[in-house]
Amino acid sequence: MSTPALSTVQYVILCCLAWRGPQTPYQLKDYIARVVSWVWDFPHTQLYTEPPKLCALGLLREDREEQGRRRRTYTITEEGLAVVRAWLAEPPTKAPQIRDLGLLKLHFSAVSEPEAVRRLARSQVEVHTARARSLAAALAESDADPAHRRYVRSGGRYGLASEELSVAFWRDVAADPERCAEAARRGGATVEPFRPSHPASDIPDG
Amino acid sequence: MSTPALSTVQYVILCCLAWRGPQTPYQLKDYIARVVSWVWDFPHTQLYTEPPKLCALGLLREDREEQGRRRRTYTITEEGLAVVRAWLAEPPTKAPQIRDLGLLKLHFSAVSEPEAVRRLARSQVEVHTARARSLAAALAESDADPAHRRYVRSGGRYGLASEELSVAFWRDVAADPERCAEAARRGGATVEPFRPSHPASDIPDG
DNA sequence: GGGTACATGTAATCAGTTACATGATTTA
DNA sequence: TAAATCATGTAACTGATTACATGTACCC
Repeated sequence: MSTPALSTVQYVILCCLAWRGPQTPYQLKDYIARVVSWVWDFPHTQLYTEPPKLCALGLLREDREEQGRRRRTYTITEEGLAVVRAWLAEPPTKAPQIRDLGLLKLHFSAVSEPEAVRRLARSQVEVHTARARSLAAALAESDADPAHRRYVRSGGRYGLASEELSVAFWRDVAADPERCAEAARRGGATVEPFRPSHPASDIPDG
Repeated sequence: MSTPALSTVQYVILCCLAWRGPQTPYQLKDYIARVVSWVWDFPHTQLYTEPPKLCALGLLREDREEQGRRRRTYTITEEGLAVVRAWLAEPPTKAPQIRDLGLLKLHFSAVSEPEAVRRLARSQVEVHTARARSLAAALAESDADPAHRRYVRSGGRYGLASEELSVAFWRDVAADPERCAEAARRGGATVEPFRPSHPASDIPDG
């Protein structure tokens, strides 16, 4: 048996409902935008189109308000919970993907002026600083109900470290694109990983 | 004027051709799979469907073999080069995206057994170790023509550091999921970024 | 009571993926 | 010359995104 393999977005929806109890699409949207989007983002419209499909598969149940906004509230079924557990238990088959226009543009920046590279780097410092801040904020809220959330903060700590690394890297590029390229060129066939030159964690607060 | 905004894949194709001279789809595939896919991956079929569209826009020129495989070789035009330069010069509008099933599953793993989490972590150690290795290999080749490649290695160094961080993180989780979750729980509202406990760079070679 | 922001959706489009299929070249 | 692998593509599908549209609640 087993359901015909769901999309990742569908699994995310199931997980959120398994995790936080019955929710409306809007509540899901809120949580996902704040907490999950760091690692898997998608537009809110899918939160309205996917749950009905999951209902048809018997993985969710829908209750609808009679009055006012006629909100739909979705609840995970036993069968849905089993699907979630099975999915979590199997190691991922697809490789992790990064889609980072900043890194992509840097890669091809040999045809750019150094000044353009510097602008790029500065914009990325902003972007990653903001990401670090919003992730930290989301994690701070996860203070409540510590037993249930177990690994949320564990992954969050990785996220913070990763954003910190990005900020340090782009600062380095912004400071001097040419020197930075030069440093990377040394060593011939062996390339050293980037190491922040300053002690970590000087990302300014809110 | 200006072209009607291209997809990122189309920009990647233009960049590769601006970068490395005339290429067939298969040559593009080879380079992208080895070097670019770390930051922006996509299936090879697009390398056959997109270039004709770019030709229609006047950004590429196509030459076709008369004999044998009748390969199509694409060359960037002056207009294409201008588009590339303009694209590189403007800072990215879209936020970077991570799509990592490992982190996603960890996030929701409160309903899993610790043993399942450990399996997950071990699989991710493998995945990121392999990524670090293939990235290092690709960068080693970029030894040739250092002037032209300028920033490739610079971004590559970031990539290596990032994979190293991932490996260290997942090793930590694999060693003891519970302790790791416990450590993340401390501190109440403030969450500390993950720091590798061992000195970096003990990823085994080949 | 009028404006603004919040909330809830639908429909069309399209980029990206999957699945398939065949031709050319190399190797045993 | 058969098998295996490398190389080149096509077509159908579908998940995801964009654009739109409207209703509800709150605030001044």
